[in-house]
Amino acid sequence: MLVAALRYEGYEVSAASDGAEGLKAVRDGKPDLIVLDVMMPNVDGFAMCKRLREAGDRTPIIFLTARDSAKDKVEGLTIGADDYVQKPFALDELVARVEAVSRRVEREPSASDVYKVADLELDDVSHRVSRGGVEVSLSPTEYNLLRYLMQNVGRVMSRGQLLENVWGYAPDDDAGVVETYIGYLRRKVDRVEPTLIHTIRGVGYTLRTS
Amino acid sequence: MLVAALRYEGYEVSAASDGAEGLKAVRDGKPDLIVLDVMMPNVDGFAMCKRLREAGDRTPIIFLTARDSAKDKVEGLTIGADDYVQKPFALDELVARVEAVSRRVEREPSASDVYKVADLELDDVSHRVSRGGVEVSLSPTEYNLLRYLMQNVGRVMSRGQLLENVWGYAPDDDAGVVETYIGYLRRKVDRVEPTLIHTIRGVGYTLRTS
DNA sequence: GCGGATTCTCAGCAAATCCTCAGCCGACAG
DNA sequence: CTGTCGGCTGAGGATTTGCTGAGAATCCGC
Repeated sequence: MLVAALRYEGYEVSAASDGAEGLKAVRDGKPDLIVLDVMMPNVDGFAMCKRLREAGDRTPIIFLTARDSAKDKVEGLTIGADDYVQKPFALDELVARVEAVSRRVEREPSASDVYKVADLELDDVSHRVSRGGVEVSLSPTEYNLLRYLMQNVGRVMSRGQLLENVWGYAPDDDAGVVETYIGYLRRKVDRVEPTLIHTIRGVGYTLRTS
Repeated sequence: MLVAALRYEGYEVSAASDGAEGLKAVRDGKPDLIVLDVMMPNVDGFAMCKRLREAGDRTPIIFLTARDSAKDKVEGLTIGADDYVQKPFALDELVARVEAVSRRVEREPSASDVYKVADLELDDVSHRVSRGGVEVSLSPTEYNLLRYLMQNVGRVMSRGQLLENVWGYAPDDDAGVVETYIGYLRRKVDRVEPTLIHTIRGVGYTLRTS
């Protein structure tokens, strides 16, 4: 019903039936806005929101909640939601909030979507990457990996974290993909001194200057 | 029940059934917050809290206590707890306190776990070690050993404890590994005066200033 | 469909790391 | 002073870890 209503309003909509599927859909679809039911099988709405925010995703989120205690409201907003609608709700109300949030977000200068480390730059809006002013072309996975590393400058990320947050895999079903892609990135983006991608043997990888 | 309730709230939860197990779980799992029952077999809640704080661990702790005397309350808070909940308690109340504490902690700048002893520094997030400002490169085992010693500054650690906590071996199947690695550390990190790693003959090793 | 781009697996290689061991040295007791 | 014992160190072999290239499978735009 929601999908139909929002489509009717002119939005492009895709739906997922639980939290896990939702996370995948967000990673793949890069929506402009997420409407999230708190109660979902697998990964509930709050958890999903938290996971997204921790992974550096800033897509606006509107919660649908049956509960109405102030506590839930507060929690929802503190973990990074933008608005919430209590069930049962009128379709009109949801649509209004969706519009309000998109308008607010659109107006904000989408600054801070550009990451810089030394002479390496990644602009998430124009989806461009350059090293020392020279533009570099990356495949989708290469791009996501680099962005995740840049969002966590100076922090050592384990293969498990990378698999989980960049690939959406379980943290332990590796088979050397991470190594391969780190290799790709190094060749495309890290051929000049000082090198930025560092291997921490036995632990993982980190992106930093010195 | 607690585990289920907190999971439902979106938290990632793991449980331990006594103090000893709890200590191990904290070391392995690096939780964002600990809920600690005062009355536990093996190592009670106060003791566990004390041990963690002495080891330099600053993870927020909420106590569950059946006792309600002012003394206990005071003791709990003075040894480094962040909050406490008296039994019997409503699940909602615990959840609220957990949320309150995490929110408070989250707002603080993510004080990355840095251990310092004299001019020796170890940053666990960036996985860097330096002595007198000069960065030093350590192998995984060297790093783990040094971190363990730094978490227990001033305390003498036996070979058995080191084997157990750094290597995960049985405390008695030594063959001189510890000596070898202490040697490595001394060469890499302790070449300058004043020396920090001291041998206590017949007992073990300790890391301290004097 | 077709063809190039992309993703992922895998095996060989090189290097770092781990651990054992034997010889040496110094502390300590008698 | 001397013997014994605990601890230190260097050498080296075994093992682990990470890097790379090649290639199969898959995706995607045309």
